[in-house]
Amino acid sequence: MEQEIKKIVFEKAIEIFGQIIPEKIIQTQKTRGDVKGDLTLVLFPIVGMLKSSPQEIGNKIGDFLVSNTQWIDSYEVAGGFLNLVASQEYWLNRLKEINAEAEYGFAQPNSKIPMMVEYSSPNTNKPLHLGHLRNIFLGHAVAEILKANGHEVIKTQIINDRGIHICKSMLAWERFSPENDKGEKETPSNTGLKGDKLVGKYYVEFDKNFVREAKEIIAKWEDSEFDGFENEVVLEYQKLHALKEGKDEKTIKGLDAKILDLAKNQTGLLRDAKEMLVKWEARDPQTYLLWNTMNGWVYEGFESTYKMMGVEFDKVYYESDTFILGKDLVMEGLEKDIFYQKEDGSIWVDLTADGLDEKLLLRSDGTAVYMTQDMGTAKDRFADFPNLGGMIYTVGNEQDYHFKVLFLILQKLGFAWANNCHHLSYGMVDLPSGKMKSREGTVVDADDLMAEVVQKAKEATLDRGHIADMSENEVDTLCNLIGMGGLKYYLLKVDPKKRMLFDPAESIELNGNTGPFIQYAYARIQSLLRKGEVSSLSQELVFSDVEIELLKKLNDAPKALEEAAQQLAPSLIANYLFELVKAFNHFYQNVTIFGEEVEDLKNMRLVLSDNVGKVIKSYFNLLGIQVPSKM
RNA sequence: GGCCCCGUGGCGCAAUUGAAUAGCGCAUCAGAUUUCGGCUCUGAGGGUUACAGGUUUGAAUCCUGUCGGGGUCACCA
Repeated sequence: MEQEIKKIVFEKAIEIFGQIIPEKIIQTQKTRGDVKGDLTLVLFPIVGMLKSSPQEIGNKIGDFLVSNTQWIDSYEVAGGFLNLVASQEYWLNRLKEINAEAEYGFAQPNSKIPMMVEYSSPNTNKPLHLGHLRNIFLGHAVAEILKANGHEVIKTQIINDRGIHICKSMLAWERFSPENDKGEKETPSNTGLKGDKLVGKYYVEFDKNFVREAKEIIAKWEDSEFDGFENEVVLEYQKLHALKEGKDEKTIKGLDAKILDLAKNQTGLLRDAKEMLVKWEARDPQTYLLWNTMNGWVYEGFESTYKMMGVEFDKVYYESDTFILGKDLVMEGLEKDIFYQKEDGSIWVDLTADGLDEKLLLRSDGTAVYMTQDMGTAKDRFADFPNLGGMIYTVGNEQDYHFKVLFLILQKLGFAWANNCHHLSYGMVDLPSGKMKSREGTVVDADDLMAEVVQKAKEATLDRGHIADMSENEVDTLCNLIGMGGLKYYLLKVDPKKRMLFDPAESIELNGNTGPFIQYAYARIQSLLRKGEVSSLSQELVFSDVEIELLKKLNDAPKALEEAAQQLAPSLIANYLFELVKAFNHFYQNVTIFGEEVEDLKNMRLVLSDNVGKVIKSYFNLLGIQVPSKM
């Protein structure tokens, strides 16, 4: 209705005002809840232009609409606002249209440009945690929302399967894994550990030994034993140490951290890890075998985690493939003088003219860094899918700067598609106790958390009815659906851009603005539909206020989806559904359906309920959430 | 310190991107079921939108400054 009204006012401006007005000053908004009306025109811009009073302008528009369209019954001018009241015919017509659509709210499939959405993109050196859950649910939902909005969508991830961090796990496993009586080191099969968990364990193991070795070095330095260290390092240490003199606690802490970093760089462990990386890039067979084996374990572990999450990918990229392309790009840029080389052989890009810094693109030992491979990956993707109209990177906001730099570099290299790259930057997930910190062991493991919410859902469901005639299997499926639905909804209902708080107790709540609350409404509707048949709508119906309120919410569905797609914000879908369900519950509480004697009214209420149910189901699916027919 | 992001009832979040009296959930208090699923619904209390200026017919939203929180400034990813 909004679009039609705008169009009429614009096109008939001469008839209404006696002159043409610009389209953009015709502004509409939702009518306030406590005011009578279904659509509101904001009159201030028009008033300003025509130098007339709001009352006069409002009356002109209102009179015209009432007498020239069949959808507007009456109007009222309040201040600078024109509140329009839609007619019963309008609402009946809308309900019929909505009811007739196969996938109400969705756009024509593949009617818009193809988009690639990247999410998850884990490192293969540790298991997934709560932060990944937000990332993955978010990216997956955005992909589904874009698809529903008419885009062809390719879901992808980049597997961060190479780099110094991977070598750390490999080295630690090789060096520190105990052997069993058969002389085997630890593997998923001989320990029963999930592959990603096992590898993660050795990453931690590396860090422990790494820090220990560094501290031993510092102890030596404190005793003035500097044999075997480079002069530069010794001087740097002495400088930092001297600075500590007489400083406050905070400054000393900072200096100690710097000293620790300095010492870390002197450890044999790091040197060996670096050597391993060089060997890996040179495709040393033994290193490659170890790498393949350990990555294989991790992939198996991830596979089961993804399955539990209910997400999938259309195309997977590996950095072990794309970093070569990245290196080529770096060389290309060097030849074109877009990049430059320092004396030690390292290659950099100077972005100071763009208000950014200098950025390393290739180490002096010739190995690739994060930026190198991201350049290669981007090029690879647009080569694979030349029609891509957009590339969305779902990555946390701690990498805002990284993506700014990446996109700028790609532009400088002359790729036209660089402008279609977009960083979907989301906020960190905090716990009530503060930040998640691996060193303090406060990281919430993804597998553990999912198992926990399902368990809680089970406890809550078991002592309620409606599952008596279900098999054990069905009950498990149901609890899975409720627990995961609650968790996904909890993580998705907040604006992605914002940092959010994860409260474990609240995430498994069933009341209020939660996934299960919405699932419950769906189950109720299914129960209604089992009791009564839906037939076609009568031509003569009069809606009551609660029915119109519900119909209005139902009417908002396409707009909610469109905005969610445009803003890449699944939270808008979540919030919309919550509003829809509140309106439904209000309706449900205020009218009787099977107690209604007028057959046409009873049928209309069933049709209304049916359509609410359809939207809940299809929109919840966009968020990756299933709905139960009983719960 | 430079750059970037964020401050909304006790807590967690909204606000159509500049519009009416800033909404909702939790929590608190008071109610509702001879009725289709009470994981529901109705009502009440609770706010100077961190603070101070400015722009505008109109500011939580835009600009400037202050305070507070976070991120980032690696030959880590």
